[in-house]
Amino acid sequence: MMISKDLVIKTARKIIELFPRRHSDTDPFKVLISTVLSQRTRDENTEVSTKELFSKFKSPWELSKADPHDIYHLIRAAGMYRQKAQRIIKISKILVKEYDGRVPSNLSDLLKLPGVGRKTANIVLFVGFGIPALAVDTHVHRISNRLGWIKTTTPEATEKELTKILPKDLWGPINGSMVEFGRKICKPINPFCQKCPVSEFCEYFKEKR
DNA sequence: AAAACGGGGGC
DNA sequence: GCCCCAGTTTT
Repeated sequence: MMISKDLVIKTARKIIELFPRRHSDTDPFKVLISTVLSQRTRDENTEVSTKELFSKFKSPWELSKADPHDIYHLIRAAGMYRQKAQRIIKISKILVKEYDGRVPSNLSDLLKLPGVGRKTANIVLFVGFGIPALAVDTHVHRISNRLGWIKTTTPEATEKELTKILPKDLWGPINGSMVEFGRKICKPINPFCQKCPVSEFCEYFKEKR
């Protein structure tokens, strides 16, 4: 028995309202690079890294000419720093060469960039360009199923289902809010259901009782 | 489908 | 010490 679409939307809006995610910088280039650095990494770990990185390399032109060894120490805290260094330099080179130094604002061009997959591309589209885009990560996938919005086994299926259920104006905000909600309350293991503001609308909570 | 990439924080 | 993190690429 699936939860009604209206209730899903209502709950989604509540999560977005209670767990907002602020974006300090919405410059597409910075969003792109910092999101690549944030992959499989808590964003606290990359905040300092990106700040120092952008103070030294302010544009794709500058970053494209960087030596990987010169940025290892700047982004080390992000983890996978050798791979990520190589990727952001390569990305910068492509931006300079193919896109006149600008970040493309469409999905297919973004996906051509090394280290940019569906999730990263959609984050860039929404945060950098304000375009409605649903980036399904582990939080969105886990929480949507836990709440009983959908029954899916893969993030791809989750993305497909959620685009059908959620109105476009929620596609962008839901991602960041799910991350905050997932970290503070709806954790992968031992979620704080007793503190959860939407537990009354949650299948997982209902079944637990 | 599974492995590899990786340091940092929470418990 | 073990698990997880605004995943993607390679095998």
